[in-house]
Amino acid sequence: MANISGIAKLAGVSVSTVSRVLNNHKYVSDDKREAVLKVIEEMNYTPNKNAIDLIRGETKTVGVILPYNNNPAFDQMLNGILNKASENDFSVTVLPSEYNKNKEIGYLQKLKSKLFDGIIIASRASDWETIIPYSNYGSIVSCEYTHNTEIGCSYSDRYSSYLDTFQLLKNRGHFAVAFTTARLESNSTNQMIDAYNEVFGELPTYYHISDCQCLDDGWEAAKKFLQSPERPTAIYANGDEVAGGIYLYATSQQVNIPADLAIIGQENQPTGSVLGITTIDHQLTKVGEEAFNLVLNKSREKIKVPYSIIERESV
Amino acid sequence: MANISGIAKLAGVSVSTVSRVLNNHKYVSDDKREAVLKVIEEMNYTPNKNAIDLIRGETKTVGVILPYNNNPAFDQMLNGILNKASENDFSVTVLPSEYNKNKEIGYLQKLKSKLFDGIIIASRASDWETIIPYSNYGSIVSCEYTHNTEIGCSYSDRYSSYLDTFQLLKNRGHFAVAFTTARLESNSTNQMIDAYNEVFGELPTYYHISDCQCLDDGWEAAKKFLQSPERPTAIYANGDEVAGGIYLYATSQQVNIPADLAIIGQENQPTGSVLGITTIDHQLTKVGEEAFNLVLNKSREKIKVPYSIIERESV
DNA sequence: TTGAAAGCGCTAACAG
DNA sequence: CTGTTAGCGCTTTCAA
Repeated sequence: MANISGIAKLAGVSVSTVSRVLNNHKYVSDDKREAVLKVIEEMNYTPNKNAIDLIRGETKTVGVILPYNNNPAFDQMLNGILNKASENDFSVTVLPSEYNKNKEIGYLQKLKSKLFDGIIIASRASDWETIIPYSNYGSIVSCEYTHNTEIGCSYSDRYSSYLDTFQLLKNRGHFAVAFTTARLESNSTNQMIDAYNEVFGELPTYYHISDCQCLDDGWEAAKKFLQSPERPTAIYANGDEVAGGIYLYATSQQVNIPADLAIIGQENQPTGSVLGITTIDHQLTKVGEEAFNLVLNKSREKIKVPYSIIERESV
Repeated sequence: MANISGIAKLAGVSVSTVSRVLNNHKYVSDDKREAVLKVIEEMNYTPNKNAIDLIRGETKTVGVILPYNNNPAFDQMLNGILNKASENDFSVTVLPSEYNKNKEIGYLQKLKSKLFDGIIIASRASDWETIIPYSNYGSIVSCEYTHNTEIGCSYSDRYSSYLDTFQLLKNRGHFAVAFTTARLESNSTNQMIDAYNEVFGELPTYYHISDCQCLDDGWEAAKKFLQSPERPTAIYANGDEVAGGIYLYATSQQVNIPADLAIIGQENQPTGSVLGITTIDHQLTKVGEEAFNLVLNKSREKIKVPYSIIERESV
């Protein structure tokens, strides 16, 4: 009998007393405590966590919805979350979505079914309208800004960041500037385009390529950019991996970096540092850490995490 | 009342009937099923998963013990696990250990406390003797080979792989070969040394540097290797990131790759492909996938995952 | 300081 | 086909 009443019986006490020693309550006489501890040891007993979670109504577990696991940016966030979760004795369950709305809803249902105390959304496909109702069942924290008061946010101010980057390029004499993004329908793509418009005016379609995730995508993007009607003198990539691909294609075509072409990446990833590519670090680890803190504190604050620019030799 | 008996009452049936429709049992009349479904819909009811897990004694969740999250090799394994877990409607909880034995034991306790159906150990600090007893409480699968019959294994035959690599180097005329490893006390470091001994004989201490994880570590290692009494003509790195650091330091010193120095990395990571570094791919994603299958099937098989060599321009 | 007993929300015999 | 009932293993009043 590997349950609490078995232990109680063997120790000659009631289940409540066993429960008390298990939970370090006071008002347990030393001798009974000893007796219980002894039996627990002998029987090699461990309490059933599901029973405890059921009663307590909380699991000390947070779910993290993220589109892709093998993606440096999301990995940084996850890493931040794991750091803080470990510190606070929380578990982290990874919820891969591939931007599939049904999967996202399925994960939110798990919040409702009391499996998680909260959910962190690294990135999403679903509308906020369909997400918000679930905030009744636990904290929902987003790693992207939203004005909805039901949702806590730990985010990077991407619009400002993009603005700064384009402005920097302009200040250095670049007027033909192209850029890549990850998903066409995403918020940050919109912000990128808005920032471009603000600094350079109308965006020629051939200066924007989306669906870039990895090195190869960067390579292909560079190929197209360098054949465009008006060849860009600078490219802003949506990640250092992509930037690396651009760098490689360019150099393979005897295009000199930065003399003929400036490149800026994002997120300060190894590939970028290898190639000496200037990068905008949105501090995604920090974003993840703050996101966890928000669910820990059941807070719905909006926390803006500062970004920083790391200048290297590609601009 | 957001529980099953509330639903039962409102639908005018017993809890068992509600339970039956919830679990798609047959032998429920269509009209009662309709009625129940209607109330569930109206009340926006979702069953409490903790109660279910408690009764069923299983959680459809697997824990993954891995030392570091932000490590390309472990990320590949995790990715494989997540792929298969998603397919099979399992959840994955990440258990970061930093090779801390206490943390590892803590995670195994969670298996015992019925939080997980199984645990996958990507890499470990604890001895098998202390781990094995926990296999009574759920499947434990290792991503490294062990002869213990209690433990399922999905692994890469590293000794063979290292042997092949050193042999390849030797065949190409390299006799002064150095290498890096991650942890001194690890199994794979031992296998690396054994393989070296087999191919080249005794290992000069200055041909082995451990504790290499990232690009910077590779850079520092290269610095030392290139100053060693007998400068190596080839270096085998324990990862493409480290290999990248070696490549960069070498080229920064006007050392020609591969003319003056051959470099081989591992795991086919982006940094390696950027720099054209030959690499040994241990198919870690596949290792993760097979590991998950083992816990799914409660199998204790030993599955050897084949490795492959990807030749590029660094040898 | 202790124990009895009433749940937490659900499943699964068992009886009808 | 349906309902009653006894749990799953634990926490927590309440009374003593």
